[in-house]
Amino acid sequence: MQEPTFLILTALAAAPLHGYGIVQSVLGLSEGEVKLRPGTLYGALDRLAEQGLVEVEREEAVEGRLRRYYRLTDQGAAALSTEVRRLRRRATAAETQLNDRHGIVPGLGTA
Amino acid sequence: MQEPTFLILTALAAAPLHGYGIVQSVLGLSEGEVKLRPGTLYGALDRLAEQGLVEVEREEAVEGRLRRYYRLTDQGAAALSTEVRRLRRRATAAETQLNDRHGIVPGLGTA
DNA sequence: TCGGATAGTACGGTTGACGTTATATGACGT
DNA sequence: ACGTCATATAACGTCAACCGTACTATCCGA
Repeated sequence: MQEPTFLILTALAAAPLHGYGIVQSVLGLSEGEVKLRPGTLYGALDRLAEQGLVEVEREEAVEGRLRRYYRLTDQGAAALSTEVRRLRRRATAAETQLNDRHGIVPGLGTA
Repeated sequence: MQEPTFLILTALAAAPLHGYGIVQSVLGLSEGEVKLRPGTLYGALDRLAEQGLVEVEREEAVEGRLRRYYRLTDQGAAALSTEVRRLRRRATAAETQLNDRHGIVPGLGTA
């Protein structure tokens, strides 16, 4: 799972949002680092809906504009939790390896 | 940065390794989850070398077979550290959002 | 009136991972 | 002798996902 997808699921975890709301939420969650483009957002949303990780909660027409609200499914929440654990394991593994950097020089022992 | 790339950098963080050694290391680091295919591995290695995140340490000929050892550069170590911090922030953000799930029902207050 | 925020659709391009095949040698089993 | 597995790298083609941009449309503020 890539970052944009992960952040979209994260945004929907707390409450259902419509497309533009997701963009705002992700912007906040990523501390301004990730501003979703329409192509990324709606492409991911279609994909995630097909996979059953999100679903359309309702459609609203506000001032002639359509608002489609998406909700995280239980399956989506489970997938997100799994991904969180994976990220944590990866981060820990990398840190351990980095701590070995410039580590034990072979042949010099403790003399 | 995607998972295979991240794991390759992680594998090289502790010590230089050649291609096949990276495959074994990543297999261990990912608890058997990620088995790198040649296409993924050498493609990533070429890309990372171009970006200056890894470099060829030395080439060895063992029994007629070439062994090319790759080393993580300082720039590569920095990139990996940055990515570790990012993963940790993403994991924390997602967990916070998940904790709000089935959260406060609007309109019911504390009555 | 022009720009920016809101809201979604459509389309083409690029990147990076994926899968498979090819090449080559040594070890091991049958 | 032959097949298979492990080691080791190269070289394809394919696909998923993200990216950028343009388009449509409405409302608001400068």
